[in-house]
Amino acid sequence: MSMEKIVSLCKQRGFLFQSSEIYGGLQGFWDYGPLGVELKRNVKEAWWREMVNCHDDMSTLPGAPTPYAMEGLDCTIIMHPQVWKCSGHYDLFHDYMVDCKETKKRYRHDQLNGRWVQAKGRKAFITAPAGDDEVELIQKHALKHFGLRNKNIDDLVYDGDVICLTEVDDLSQVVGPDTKAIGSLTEPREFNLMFKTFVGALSGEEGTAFLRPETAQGIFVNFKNVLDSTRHRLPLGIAQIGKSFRNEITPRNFTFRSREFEQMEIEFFCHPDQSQDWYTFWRDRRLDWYHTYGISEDRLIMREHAQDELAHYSIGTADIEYAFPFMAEGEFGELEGISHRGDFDLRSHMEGKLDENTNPLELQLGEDGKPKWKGSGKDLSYRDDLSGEKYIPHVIEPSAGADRATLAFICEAYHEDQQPDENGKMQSRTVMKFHPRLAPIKAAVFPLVKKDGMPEVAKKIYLDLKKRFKVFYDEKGAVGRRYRRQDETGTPYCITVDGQTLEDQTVTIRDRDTLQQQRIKIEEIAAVIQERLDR
RNA sequence: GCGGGUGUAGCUCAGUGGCUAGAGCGUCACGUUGCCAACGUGAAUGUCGACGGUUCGAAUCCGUUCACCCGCUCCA
Repeated sequence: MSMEKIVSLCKQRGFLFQSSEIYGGLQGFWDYGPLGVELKRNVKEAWWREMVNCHDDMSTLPGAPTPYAMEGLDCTIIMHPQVWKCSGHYDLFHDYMVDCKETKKRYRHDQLNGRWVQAKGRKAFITAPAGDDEVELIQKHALKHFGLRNKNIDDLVYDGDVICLTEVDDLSQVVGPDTKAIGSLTEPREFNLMFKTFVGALSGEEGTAFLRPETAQGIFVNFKNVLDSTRHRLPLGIAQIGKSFRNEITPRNFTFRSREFEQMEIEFFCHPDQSQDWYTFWRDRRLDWYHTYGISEDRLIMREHAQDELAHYSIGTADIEYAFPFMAEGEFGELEGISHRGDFDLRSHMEGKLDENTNPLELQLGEDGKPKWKGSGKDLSYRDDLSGEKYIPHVIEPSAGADRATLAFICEAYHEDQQPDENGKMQSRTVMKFHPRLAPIKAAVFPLVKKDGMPEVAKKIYLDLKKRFKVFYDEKGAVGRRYRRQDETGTPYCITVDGQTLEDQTVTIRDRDTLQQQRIKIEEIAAVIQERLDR
């Protein structure tokens, strides 16, 4: 399955366009066309419907420890700047990078260590990637730089201990980690992964704010509000769908890595003792969701992160990954991450930014020994009225990308098959086999021919159906051609008015995948479509 | 950010310094047909990615830039 064909169909049929295309496009930004917007709305609606509105909070779902409540939320894109300091995004997303002009490699400024070394009457700051073996690496590298052999190791005179590159002001005296040349590193440049903007008329540090890089934090800071206003007991899930922004260095692969994207996130708050079970529950439930909507099992994998990839407080993180056609054989791209976040987020917003490398979690301190980022000071713990127990809930976070899911459904739907034409000769057909609930258009209505009163009947059926479903009317050209056009947009059902309709008030309903036609009464059409969408 | 490739009609692409820039598919109209990409006739559609340069003359050569694809790099 080639990605080019899928991209081409998306453009041609109106699923996806490049943003600002007439001006040459903008890297990492994509627009949804008439069909794309319907598809994406359906993806989000399917998620919201199953996770939130149709959630059964009276029963214990398969694999769940207990029943639980679900609520929705819609927060602003711009939030108080302190939110991002306590969440860790501010520190994490403000990387300074240096480039090596010789090797074209890029390093994080704070992840290169080095030492001042003198030899042969010269002095240089020799660097190596920070790590356990940095002292040996620096020594080896220094020998190379000064053109010395191992036996002359005593000629190297160290001036001071290993320090971070950030403490060196003059980069012209620095030797990059993968080169012999001195002064090949550029000045550190800031890579702002969060989009910056200004609140208020004055543009200065005072009013600096950020476009959210994830929707999750809006849920954490509103946790208490939702709890207080709904009278729910834990466990409670809070869901949100919304835009997020990340200034990706290399947007690539169609909409897969975009700078503006939409997330579908749940923060699930539960008792710490049950968090392991809930983690397992959500991991399996979310995987099933993709299967329900037609992603085949062999193109979807669950990848559990290894223990050393996890933050210390986390029991587990699993990615649901899809074999996108633009990825190499055997490689997968992330659709959704399900992580156990412990009480890291709520406590950080209470006490101040915690250090994720500590266990148990401790407040991260600045150079002055005070908290690096102050929290809100508000009590975000939960008191169980029945048991009287008071605790800070643990959080399970299933975080899905709406655009990535939509792209996966597009890729999965794309099929080329062989179907007979009117002479019985096999012709190739492009068909988008969307799950009927996701399909942008649910049904098309055709008069078999544009005469004998058929268009009039068909138009009336069309207008009736339009009140309940996204439907499409077409009377132009041969009916076979109209069927094929609907196949290409993924319309699951075609309703055709023919000669017999005028006699007995029946039409045919054609199935996109089997091409089978069934004769049904006009008054039953809506019910038949609804029944097929529901099953 | 680096290296390589690409950019011409809605889509796929041809066109290597010289007439008004082409094909297939698609789109539209009319006629004919009447259940799975029919046929005939006719029509519309291009800042040749953008900017600048060389030239009597540039889609074509040169420079810059933007976007996409591939490989590095990066990736909460």
